[in-house]
Amino acid sequence: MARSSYHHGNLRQALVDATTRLIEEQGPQAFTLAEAARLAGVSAAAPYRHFTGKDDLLEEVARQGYVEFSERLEAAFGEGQPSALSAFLRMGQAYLTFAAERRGLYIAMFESGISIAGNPALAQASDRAQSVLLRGAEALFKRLPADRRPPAGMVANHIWAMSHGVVELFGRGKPGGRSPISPSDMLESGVLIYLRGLGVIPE
Amino acid sequence: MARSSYHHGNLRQALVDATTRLIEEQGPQAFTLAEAARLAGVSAAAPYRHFTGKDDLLEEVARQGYVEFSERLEAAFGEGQPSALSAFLRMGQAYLTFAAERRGLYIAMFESGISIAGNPALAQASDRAQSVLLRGAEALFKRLPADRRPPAGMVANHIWAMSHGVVELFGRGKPGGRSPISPSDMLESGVLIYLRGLGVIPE
DNA sequence: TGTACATCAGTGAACGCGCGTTCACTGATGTAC
DNA sequence: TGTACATCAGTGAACGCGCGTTCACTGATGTAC
Repeated sequence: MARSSYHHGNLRQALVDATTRLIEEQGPQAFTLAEAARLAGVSAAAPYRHFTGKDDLLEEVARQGYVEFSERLEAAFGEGQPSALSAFLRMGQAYLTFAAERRGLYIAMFESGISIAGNPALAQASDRAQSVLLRGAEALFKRLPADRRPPAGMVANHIWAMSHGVVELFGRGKPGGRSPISPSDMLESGVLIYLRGLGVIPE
Repeated sequence: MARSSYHHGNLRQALVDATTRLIEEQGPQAFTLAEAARLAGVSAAAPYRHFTGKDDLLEEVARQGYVEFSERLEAAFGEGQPSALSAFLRMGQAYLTFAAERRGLYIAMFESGISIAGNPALAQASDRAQSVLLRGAEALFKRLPADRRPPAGMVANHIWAMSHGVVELFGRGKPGGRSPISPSDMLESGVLIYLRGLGVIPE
């Protein structure tokens, strides 16, 4: 954080990290360019050497978020061992872990009101995350007879929706704050019930 | 909106409505006391006759949101006719309809960063919504043998999570914007699969 | 019905603040020769 | 190896802006008699 030379060295990334921290600790409203610059130990004008403006920085935070998110989900699924099912559940837990450990990134990605469509690099990172989930779902059905395979896209969306819902509603104790069940258990039980409904898990 | 007399008549509610509209049309960031007062045709100081400050107004918006939300879910479930299952699915659709038609309220409730805990009236309204979902889930299991009844609280949370996730992720076309399936179909199919997994619906 | 007066719900001006952004600038770095 | 110079990444001062909130005020309303 202390900087001996006139040049920062890696201000671009330092601003991304500062933004992430701000959002994580005080919510998306707390992110201002001025405060991020302050955290990075730099004047308020400096960020304009690296970003076109406030939105540009926030979108870069989200983009990096999607990249790390994808990596974690991919790593969790791995080769689908020992079974596609267990790997899929592992991916669900990785989803929650990411939302908890990289809360600032998660909020930037899903709750900061950024527009994905207008930023190609961001859109690409978001697509990658989506396709990881999709491949996970496809793997689940590999061993099912072709006529009993549900559409993987739909399943990926269902699972994503439930994961996101669990994070948003119960991850930080909003309505069900007093819920006796942990977000992790809630997601796992929900996914298991859902997959049983699909016939992927025997009764 | 035009006001002939010095006194507004119903400024409190007018401010709530203006806030809802602001959020609906431009997102939660667009809500400022000054702008809400402007929309209500009143000076920037007037809101302080009715609210202690910005947060107080926003929390009242959310509170009214929870009330209407509860009413709609209750009305949709009704007496659980013709079957608890169809009434439950109707409630799911009412969830989506509320999120779409009263988007400003929905955002105030779930995405504006308000703190429910510090406001008793708000907490009560939020509790009511939760209990409506809970009663819906309980009704689903009435006819199941007692030893096959899943915990209704868990089920209500799962359904809520999936509903919320569908709204947030696909309701306004974020990641799966190009998804060929409507939010309504996505929620219904997800809930049906889930309920089949619970054994509430025969194969 | 009329009047005096307390109460209430507004006004408008003012405040301090922090923000996003621009600009001319300057110190540091790296490269050509 | 040394030097000249272009490029780059910072500075700091300034701007206009809109915000949340406070304050003394005033016009409208409602009530007691």
